[in-house]
Amino acid sequence: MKLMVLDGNSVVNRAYYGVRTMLKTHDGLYTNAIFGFLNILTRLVDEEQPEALCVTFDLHAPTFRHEAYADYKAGRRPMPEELRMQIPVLKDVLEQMNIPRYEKEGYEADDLIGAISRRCERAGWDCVVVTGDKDSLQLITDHTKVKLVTTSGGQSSSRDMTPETFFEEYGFAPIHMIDLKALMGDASDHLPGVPGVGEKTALDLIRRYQSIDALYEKLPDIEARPAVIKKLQEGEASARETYWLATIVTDVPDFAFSPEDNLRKEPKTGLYDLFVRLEFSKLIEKFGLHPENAPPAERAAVTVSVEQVTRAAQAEALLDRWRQADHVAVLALPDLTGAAVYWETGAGEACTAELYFSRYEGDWNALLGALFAPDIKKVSHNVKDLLRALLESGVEGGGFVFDTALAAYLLDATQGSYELSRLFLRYFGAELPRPLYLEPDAFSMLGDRAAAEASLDSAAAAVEALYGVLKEDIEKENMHALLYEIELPLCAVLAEMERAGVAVDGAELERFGADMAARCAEKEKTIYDMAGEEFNINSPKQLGHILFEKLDIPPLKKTKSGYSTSAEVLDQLRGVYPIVDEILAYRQYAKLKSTYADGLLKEIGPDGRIHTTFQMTVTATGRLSSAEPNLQNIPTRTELGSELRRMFTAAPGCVLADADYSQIELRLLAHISGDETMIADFCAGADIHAATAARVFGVAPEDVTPQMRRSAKAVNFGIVYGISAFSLSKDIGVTVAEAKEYMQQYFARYGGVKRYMEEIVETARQQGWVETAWHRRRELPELRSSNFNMRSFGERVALNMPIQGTAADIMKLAMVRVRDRLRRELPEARLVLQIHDELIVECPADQAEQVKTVLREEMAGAAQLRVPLAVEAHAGANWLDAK
DNA sequence: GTAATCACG
DNA sequence: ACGTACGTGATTACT
Repeated sequence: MKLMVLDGNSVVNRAYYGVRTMLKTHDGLYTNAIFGFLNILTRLVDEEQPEALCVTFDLHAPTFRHEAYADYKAGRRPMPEELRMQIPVLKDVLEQMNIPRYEKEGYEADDLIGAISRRCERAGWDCVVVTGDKDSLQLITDHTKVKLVTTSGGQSSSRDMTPETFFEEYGFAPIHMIDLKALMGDASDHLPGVPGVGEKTALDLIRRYQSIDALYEKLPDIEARPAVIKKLQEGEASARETYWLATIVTDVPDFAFSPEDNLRKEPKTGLYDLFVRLEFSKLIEKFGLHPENAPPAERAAVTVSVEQVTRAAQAEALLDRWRQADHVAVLALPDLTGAAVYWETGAGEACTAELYFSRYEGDWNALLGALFAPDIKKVSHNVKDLLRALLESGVEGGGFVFDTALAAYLLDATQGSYELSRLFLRYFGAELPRPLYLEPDAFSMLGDRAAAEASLDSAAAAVEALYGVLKEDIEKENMHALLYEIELPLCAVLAEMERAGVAVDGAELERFGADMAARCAEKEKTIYDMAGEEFNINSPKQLGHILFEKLDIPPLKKTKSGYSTSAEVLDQLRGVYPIVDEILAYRQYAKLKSTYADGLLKEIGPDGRIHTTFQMTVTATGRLSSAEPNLQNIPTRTELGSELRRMFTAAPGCVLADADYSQIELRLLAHISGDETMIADFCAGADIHAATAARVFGVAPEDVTPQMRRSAKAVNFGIVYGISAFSLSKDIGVTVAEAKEYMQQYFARYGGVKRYMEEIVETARQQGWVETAWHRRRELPELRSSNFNMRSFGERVALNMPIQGTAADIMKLAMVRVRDRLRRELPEARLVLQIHDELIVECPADQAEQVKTVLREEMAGAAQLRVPLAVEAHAGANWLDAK
């Protein structure tokens, strides 16, 4: 039998620092430590399969002022408020999970764990101690092991410490941990040890003499420096005192504990409600929890009648009512064979109409056409996807006045998921009456059709309920224009772009792939030859072994799991070790082949075109993302890679017109910061990087060397990302001191930029969020974190998001403008791609000039800034020629 | 499922 | 002293 005991305080601490994002519920309760704790708990329970389980906590007497000061002096940081507030909630969670909790006045978790482990052993049980605290290692025996939880890089992992692994690492038996501490002390516990003896000396002594008893017996005849011997002699009393203090008490009087009382039990029914409050929907799923056989929360007493629509005349009557309604809520199955319409018919009364192709006797497509015509005002969820599906059935939808997914995304872009059921849970603390199986994106039809149908009408009601809340929030947060003038109109634009797709020359792509395959094979041979054996070059593990062990190349950087073999590292070794050059070449060919040649070929449709999906609710800054396939990362930086762009073509008789904003982010930096120098540089139409170089290096514009310009460009980019001197130095290959110098010069020349950087961080700190020119918002709980790295990250985001996000706002608005104008003036032209600051239009060859003009004017005119918005436009038979 | 790598803006 | 730029997605290896 096996019992697992967690050191609650220690594990929750690791969890808190391990979950990198400051998870927060929508009403402000921090949950990252609880979430991390449960993740660690479930993972370790899976791993160990213990029959019994419990958790201990420290219970301190009220802290006196002088104690807090002592903590401070000892360098022990007080528990951050964001963590402290999670502890009582965590205890509630454990309560509801039926996991016993032990805490006892005057005893630390350590002591209780010591007592628990010994009682387990006495009862013939094995004990597994889970903690992040190395003090507990002294408890290790043949029947007690310690799982040491560590966090690094935002990831918690654990290491099993048994008598064997302990000896391997320390070179003595676990019980002598106490002796080690007796010598070296522990600053965070105010344990003095032997003054002047540190970790190194102590380790050495304990390895040789095992215990302080043995050590002092032999003193002064030991092998050590005279100074050390003297310190040991003088510090004996302190060592003995420390030994006593560092020993974990294993006999706690009045502590009733028997392992059988901790056998694992099913969670209590209240766990569901608690998880709902904590917005742990993933965990609800994982634990298979259900509401306490209670009916779904009744939000408002609404009587809903349901009407099956089967006849054309019936449909006509309903359509007429919907035309007169303020709005209706609509959801449709992804393949458009079914839809539900929910609308309010009076106070406390509503109706749901169920429309199914299979049960409808009239003309189904005509019904869709009428329902999705502009004269019926509709609220829906993921409007863009619905519009695309409609376009694929030949219906041009319109009249969408709200999108609940989009609105929720605008209100908090860092949530990650905007599934209807999640939103409902988040905003109403209740599950949808029946599970919505349209997950994860409500528009990819997953297997169970009947379930999808069953959930459709309640889902439509949920959309209406969410609309009520979200539309007010949108107004309150000044997001009216952003939603109604940018995001909603953009849905139609994107749906058309996805539907249109982009023409790709499959035969050329195939040839390209074959060429890459041949080059890979060639490099492969050379590499095996140079390495003296065959191995998988694609495996960083095997490659690291070959390079840094077999060939003895000095490793410059490590990752969590071994040597780093990234291009960044290999680049520094190229030229010196010929195999490195070969590997870099191999990597390039392999990437081009697998991701691009093979990857894109798979996506070419029967129409000879690739139809990407533009995702509107993914990025935290407001940009779009492109997936399946991603057409926003087609190579351009290398000559070989950019050949791929030649294969992106236009329909017969057509060309591609390409327009991009030049340096939009820097222009926005100038505008937003109001820095007069930078504004003047842009207004003068200067090459901004060269102008920056002249200012930073203090030379005349004509004396700027290409090297200086390159450095200045890196500084400019760095500023937008929230630079540090360290990263800048790495980026441009100068010393940190030089990089610091550049930055100081930069801030001296561009004082407005410096001021902006300081002000935006301060503003963000005060209000907890930042926003773009159109009030797109990003919450920044990281800024209140007590973790330095988290906080620094928050500061960089505070700088970057308003810039990157405003650029996204402007581009989206430009897209709506371009599409509207093309529709009016050049209806044969159509937008096909967006790559963040670049738009691509396909049009008849003889309209290229006019299209370029439209692109230039509508993009440049999308916003009035204190600097001009420069747009460069070109046209050509393919993407490469159009740039 | 996660990590490492690398493609883009 | 910390640990090192913002935002994405796809592929591959490996647990």
